[in-house]
Amino acid sequence: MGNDRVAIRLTEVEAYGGRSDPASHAYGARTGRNEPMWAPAGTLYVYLSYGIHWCANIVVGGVGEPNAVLMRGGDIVEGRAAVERRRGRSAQLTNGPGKLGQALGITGSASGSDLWTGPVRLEGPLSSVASIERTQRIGISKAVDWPWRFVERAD
DNA sequence: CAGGTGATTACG
DNA sequence: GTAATCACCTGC
Repeated sequence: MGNDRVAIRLTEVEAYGGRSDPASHAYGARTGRNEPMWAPAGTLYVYLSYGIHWCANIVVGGVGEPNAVLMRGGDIVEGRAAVERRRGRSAQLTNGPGKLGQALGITGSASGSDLWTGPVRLEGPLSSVASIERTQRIGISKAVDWPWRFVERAD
């Protein structure tokens, strides 16, 4: 019964939202699932992808603007054993939104929670902007050319 | 490369 | 009610 705490340093994210992002869950109707996207910045938005994967977003931006940042990948800083317990002993444990959600033990019940006080928390510090590479988003079928994916440069 | 998986959405 | 879509992962 060790410590269940898992800490991951984000190295890959994608932005979704804006008033007219066809790939965003906030594009079109405001529904039960995407409701947390309209919550204040610093809220967690979780959705089930392809019936299997829990993917987690950080709500950002101004009040009433449904913008979110999808957490796509990171490095395990703490709790590797706990992650392997959940994910198995794969070589690539946290390189993908579904894997990341599983590694962190996130499910839909955490959607809408506060990232400062809730079960999933965001902490600093941020990396230097100079080490961030910008590319197209992955795994979507609309607005595929929008360069809204941000990855830490390998080196 | 293909298939699994089920919530969610649009339509009527 | 039904059907289509999906911000993905794993194992051939």
